[in-house]
Amino acid sequence: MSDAGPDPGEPGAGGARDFLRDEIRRDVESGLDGGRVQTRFPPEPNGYLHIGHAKAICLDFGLAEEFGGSCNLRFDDTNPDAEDTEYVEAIIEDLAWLGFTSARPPLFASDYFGQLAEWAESLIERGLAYVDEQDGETISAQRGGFGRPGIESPHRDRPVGESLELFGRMRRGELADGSCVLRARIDMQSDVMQLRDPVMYRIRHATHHRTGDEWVVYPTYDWAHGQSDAIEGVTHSLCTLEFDSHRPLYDWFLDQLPLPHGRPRQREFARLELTHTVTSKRRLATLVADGVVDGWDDPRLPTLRGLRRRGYPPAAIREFCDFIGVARTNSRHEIELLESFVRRELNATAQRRMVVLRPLLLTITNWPVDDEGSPLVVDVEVPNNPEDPGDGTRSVPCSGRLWIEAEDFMAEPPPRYHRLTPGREVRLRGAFYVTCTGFREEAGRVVEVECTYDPATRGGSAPDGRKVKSTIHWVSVEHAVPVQVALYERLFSAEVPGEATGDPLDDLNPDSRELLDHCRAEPEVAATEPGQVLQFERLGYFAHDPRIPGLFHRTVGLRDEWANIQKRRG
RNA sequence: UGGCGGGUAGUUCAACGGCAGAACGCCUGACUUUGGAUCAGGAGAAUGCAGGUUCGAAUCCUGCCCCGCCAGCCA
Repeated sequence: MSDAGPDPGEPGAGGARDFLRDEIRRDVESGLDGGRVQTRFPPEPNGYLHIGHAKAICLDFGLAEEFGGSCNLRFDDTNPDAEDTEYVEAIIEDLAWLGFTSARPPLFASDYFGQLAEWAESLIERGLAYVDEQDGETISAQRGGFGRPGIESPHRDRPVGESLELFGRMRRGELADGSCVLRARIDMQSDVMQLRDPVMYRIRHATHHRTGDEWVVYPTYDWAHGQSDAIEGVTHSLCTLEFDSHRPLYDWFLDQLPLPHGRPRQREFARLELTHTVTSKRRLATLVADGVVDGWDDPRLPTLRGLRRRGYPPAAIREFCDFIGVARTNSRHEIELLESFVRRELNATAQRRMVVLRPLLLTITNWPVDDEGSPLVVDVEVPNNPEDPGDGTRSVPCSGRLWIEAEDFMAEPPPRYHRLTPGREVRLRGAFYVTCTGFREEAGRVVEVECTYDPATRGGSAPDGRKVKSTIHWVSVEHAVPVQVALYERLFSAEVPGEATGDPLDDLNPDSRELLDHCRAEPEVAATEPGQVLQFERLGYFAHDPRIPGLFHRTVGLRDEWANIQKRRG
């Protein structure tokens, strides 16, 4: 251990410490790669980015930046079947939204197809690769099993010239899909399955999203990834734990080739899992395809697009990723932790507004009228964000007929209920004290609450110093603007979806979305920008839909002590 | 079944042979014009199990147990 450690406070030096940073620091100090740090984020353009990718992105870009290096965005586009430019664009867009742009323009593994093919021929010439004409099933069966060695292909020892000739025909499109593959010639006895003569090239007569019909053979992940890293001068190639068993192969290929820069090193870390959600492209695709959710940007999805529409600030996601750190332990973080970062960020930045979700009429019986008998309108001034006085104030109209939240009144309140109830005085946020004098019911439901107000309490405090136990939000009936609000609960009710039955769909929460169509908002809400996130006082944070005016998605609720009390009571 | 990786408060991490800590969650209280925010305090762990080395072990060694990954022409 070096006692001449770097200064704490230096980027990438002190502070966060984990196995990756420890190793990179050692590499830099020992002068490996001339002290250079270069990473890459390598998505396959066959789907949308999700919260799991966010962790990888924060790591790939974050570590490079901490150590004065850079991170490439490289699309791992070696499989023409599933990939599309649509995803390329979406990924670039989502990455930028998260707050990251690569120093270089986006790179593509498909840019290296020529070099890869050249290197493959070199391996054939040296007897390190051969063309196998058996079908996939046979090759798979010959691979053997755990604790059982594989069987060598009858083509394994064919002359170099024959493989060269066959590979040429593969490349020229003379051979049919699946008729043969190029395999690395390594060791069919190896305990590492990936070393049992892995496939390097397969034939696909398919149109690639970038190279079109130029190629008919496509490299596999294993043959493309490390070599792409080497071509780009990547020093640290970070990936998730399931690639751990590929590392010997990653290294084997690199050992056989003349590397233009230094030698990249693959290191693995645990992928991010969250409770009550799924983070696998396949699972997410199923939810979209089956219509369980409305699309890839459904606010209930952990896709970056979904989270964006839901109102998650990118800064909160980044801070969450930094906070959870990195380890090699398979782990599932509580979704509540992510939400706490969202609240923290939004509490500091979101402007407050008053919105009533389930309106109940409150009539102030002693409210003054003008000469023509119409109720007076009083404009009260309230801060936009009490956490940030610099954010100014706004004016909210108040009159004698108001909407209040239905649950803020109870005719027969349970213990510890502090809100409106017959005989009790509460504060209307920013306006006046009101005292409940009665209520009216229709068909057993409370339809109107009657109150008197104290004109001396304007602004919300009493000159005589008397206190109230609670403050409720309100909206003037005459000035209210209608809005629609979508309330969200967990998409999956189980902490680990599918744990019990193996199918996450069995744990779907049928009530994951509740649409409220009769919400009433203070006038200022009409001026909300698309995508803007507000705090609806006492309720939570709500994001204005980017496309549908007047639709708000609940990003996350406020901490709710009262709900907690009720829950404890059962 | 062979190989590899991993097991520390409820959860996620830290502690790198020297007093097991933090955050989130939970509980108490203070404060408060959001039952929010903020502040203070508290409960909560024989570090998977069993041995061993050592003055001293979460940390080193041995054996066992449990979890994850690997037998695609996916990545």
